[in-house]
Amino acid sequence: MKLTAKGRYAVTAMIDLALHTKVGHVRLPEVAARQDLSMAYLEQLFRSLRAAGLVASIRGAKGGYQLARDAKDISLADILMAVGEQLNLACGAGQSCDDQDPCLTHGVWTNLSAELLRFLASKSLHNLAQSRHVQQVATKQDATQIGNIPIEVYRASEQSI
Amino acid sequence: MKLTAKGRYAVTAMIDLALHTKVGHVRLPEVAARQDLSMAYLEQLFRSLRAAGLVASIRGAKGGYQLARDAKDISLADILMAVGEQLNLACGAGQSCDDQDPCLTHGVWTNLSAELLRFLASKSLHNLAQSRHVQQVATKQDATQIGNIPIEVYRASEQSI
DNA sequence: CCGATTCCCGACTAAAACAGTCAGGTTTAG
DNA sequence: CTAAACCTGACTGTTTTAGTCGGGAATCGG
Repeated sequence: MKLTAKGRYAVTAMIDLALHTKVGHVRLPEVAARQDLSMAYLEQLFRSLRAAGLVASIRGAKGGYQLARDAKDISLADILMAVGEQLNLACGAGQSCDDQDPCLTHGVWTNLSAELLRFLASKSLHNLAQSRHVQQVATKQDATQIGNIPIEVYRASEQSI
Repeated sequence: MKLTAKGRYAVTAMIDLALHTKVGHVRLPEVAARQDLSMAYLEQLFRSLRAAGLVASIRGAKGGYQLARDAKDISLADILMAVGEQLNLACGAGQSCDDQDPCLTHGVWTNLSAELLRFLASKSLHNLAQSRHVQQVATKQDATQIGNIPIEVYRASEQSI
C-alpha cells in the first residue's frame, strides 16, 4: 500500500511545471534542480507524461515542456496513471482470483479502489498548485535557487514576496 | 500504490475466521485449504496478528485460533497494520523529505493517507463478513469443501442455504 | 507414555519490482 | 557548428516480496 517514487516524482514535477509555466515553457534541468530529482530519471517520467498527452514538448535549445491542457483539467489520477502507477488494489489480472471465482475479499478491494480513484480524480493540478502548503514550499524553493533559474522566471515569482 | 499479498491474505484469513469461529476456534490448515493459501505463510501472518492482539491461539492438537475481540471492534486498518502493511503514503522516514524541509507534494500525500486511513478504520470485520459479496463466496466455499472441514462446522453453516 | 496435530519461531532464498544510470541520437537557437 | 535541450532503448544494483524450511513446544487421544 505504498506509493512509488515514480508517482511522487511525477506529481512533484507536474506541480513545478504548473507553477512555472506561466512565462512559457520550463526546462527539465530547472525542475531537476529545484526539486532535487535525477535529471535522467525525470526524462524517463516525462516520456510517459508526454505519451499520455499531459505535457507538450518543445525540442531543441531553449526548448522545454508545458502543460498540454489547463491545470484544472489534469487530475492527480491522470498523472499517476500516466506514469504507470497501479491504482487498482484488487487482486485481478494475476493469480487465483479472477472475476468468476473471486477470493473472499475481492469486493472489498474493488470498493476501496473506487474510493481511492474518486479522491484522486477530484484533485486537480490547479487545486494542488494553489494549496497553501505547496505555495509555501514553492516560494522558498524559488528564493533559494536564484542562480539556477533564468532571471525572468525569478522576477515572475518575486511578486509573491 | 498497490496492496501486498500479505495484507490481502491477512484480511482474507480474518474474514474466514470471523465466519467460522462461532462454533469455537478454527485451525489454520482449514483456512489454508478453504482460501487456497500457503499454510506456512499463513502461520507467519498469524504470528503478527497474534502479536497485535487481534487473535488468540489455542495450542496443541485440536487447537486453533479465534478472534481476540468482537468482530465489530476489529477494523480493516487494524488488520493491515498488524501485518505491517504500510498505510502512510507520504515520503517520510526516508530520503530528502522530512517535515522541516518537505517536498512540494508532502501535504498532498499526508491528506491522502488520512483519507485512506479513515476509510479503512470505518470498515469493521463484522461489516465485511456480513456483506452480500462475502456471504456468497463463503457459502460456495463451504459447500465445495465439505470433506476438508469438521462436520459440526459444515452443519452450522448449512442454515444459510 | 507416544504419536499425531497444531501452534510457534528464526533464518533463509528465488524472483520480481524499483529506482535509477548510461550511451547515444535528434532537433533547434544563436 | 556548437551547445542546449529533448528523445530513446537498454542495462543494472538494490530492495522488497512472497514465500520456504527445519526445528521446537504444547496438547489431545489412546
